[in-house]
Amino acid sequence: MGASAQPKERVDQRRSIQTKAKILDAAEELFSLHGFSGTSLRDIHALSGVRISLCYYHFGSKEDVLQAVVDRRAQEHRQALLDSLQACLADAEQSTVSVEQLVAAYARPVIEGHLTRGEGWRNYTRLMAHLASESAHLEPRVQLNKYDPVIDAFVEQFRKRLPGSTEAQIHWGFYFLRASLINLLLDTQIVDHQSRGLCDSTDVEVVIQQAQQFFAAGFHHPVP
Amino acid sequence: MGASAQPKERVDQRRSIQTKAKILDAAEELFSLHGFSGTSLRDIHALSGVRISLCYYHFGSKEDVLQAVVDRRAQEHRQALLDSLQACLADAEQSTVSVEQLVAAYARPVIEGHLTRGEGWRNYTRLMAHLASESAHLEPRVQLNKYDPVIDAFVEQFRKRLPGSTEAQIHWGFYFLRASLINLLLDTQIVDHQSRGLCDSTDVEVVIQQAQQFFAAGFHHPVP
DNA sequence: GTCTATAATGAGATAGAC
DNA sequence: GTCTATCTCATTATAGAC
Repeated sequence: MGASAQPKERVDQRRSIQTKAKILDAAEELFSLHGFSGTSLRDIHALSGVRISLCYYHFGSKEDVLQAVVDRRAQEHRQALLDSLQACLADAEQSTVSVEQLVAAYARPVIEGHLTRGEGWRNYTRLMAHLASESAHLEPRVQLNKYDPVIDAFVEQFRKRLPGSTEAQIHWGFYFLRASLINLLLDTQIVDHQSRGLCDSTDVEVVIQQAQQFFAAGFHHPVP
Repeated sequence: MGASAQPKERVDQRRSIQTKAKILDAAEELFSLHGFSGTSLRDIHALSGVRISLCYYHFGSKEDVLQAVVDRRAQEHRQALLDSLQACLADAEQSTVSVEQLVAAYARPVIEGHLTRGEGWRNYTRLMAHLASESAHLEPRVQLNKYDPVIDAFVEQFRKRLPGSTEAQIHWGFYFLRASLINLLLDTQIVDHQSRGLCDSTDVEVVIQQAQQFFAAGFHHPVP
């Protein structure tokens, strides 16, 4: 089992990794565009060039391919969200962090992950948004990764800074924020169409700034 | 062709209508739950009891069934939204209608159509929400009904009452409202889960009230 | 209008040679 | 690890009897 004793094995291993990546890349794109039911292994083969039988060899089933697609980036994505929250809290003394900053701390990694980290991440985040409405029929067979701890961490910080709001108001507000960002990730360009092109849902800074202004104001509603 | 000359025809006609309705009811439910690709004509047969061949006889194809499902309620739904806007504007002198009232005028028919008009309407509105992310791959083959005039009418009224906001801010704000309501129609119960049951996304008045407070405050953001 | 039967194709999944 | 070949079943869709 020396390093140079089995060069063939290492070549095969490397090839295996490449093959898996090709499958996952194609599956990620197709699942995110057409959903799980709307994508066949034949489609994945057509886009990736990898034989269908290799999907079964490397993953086991179509559902296992989806699971692998999710698993590939889930942990890193969750960590990016938590890091953003930590960075926000560390920026100033914790007590001076505003609701505005919290909204941006949540929206920025979501939007930037979708628009500025390359095609793979764009497809992954679009898939996550798609699964938010399709997952009910895939679970519990497919174990979708849980973002619950991330959500809880953000809700906790909002609660700290909104002592005048009820628990329900905070949850509804953060839900409206989540729902709006999920919709943005679907790339349906509803706002672009609604505004006849005036609004550009692919302009990162504009999206974040509009969300920050609007949702921060929404959270502050009980004031008047 | 007298009224009593062909009783057989009228019986057949009535039966035809019933059969069509059975197909549309089942298709409406299944498409809204599992999407277009996720639903087969066999599924529709299993739920409705109507033979698959009759789907082809009455509609032509699976896509034509979807089209018929949409067409059955679209006009009435759009009119309900416009009526709600008119009723809101007529309530007081037009100039005194507040942004709060406008938000409710939009949210109420959407939420009530989903939660209080029976199973058929609940399935229809869920389907509309689902198609908002799936329609890109069905159009232009399936002509999804346009809600654009309804949207335009609401945007116009928001614009009148928010002279301090930019055109972009108004569009983004109304988009956030639309996206949040679309998400609610999907029945994923994200907010219920996020709040560990504290929030109930099936409580009509609570949903409308929370949306009204939050989004009205969001629209008023440029004040401070 | 409704039924049975079936065509024609696409789907997920597996076996075995290389 | 990869390939070819194939199995089995579900799918959309049609033809023709009643």
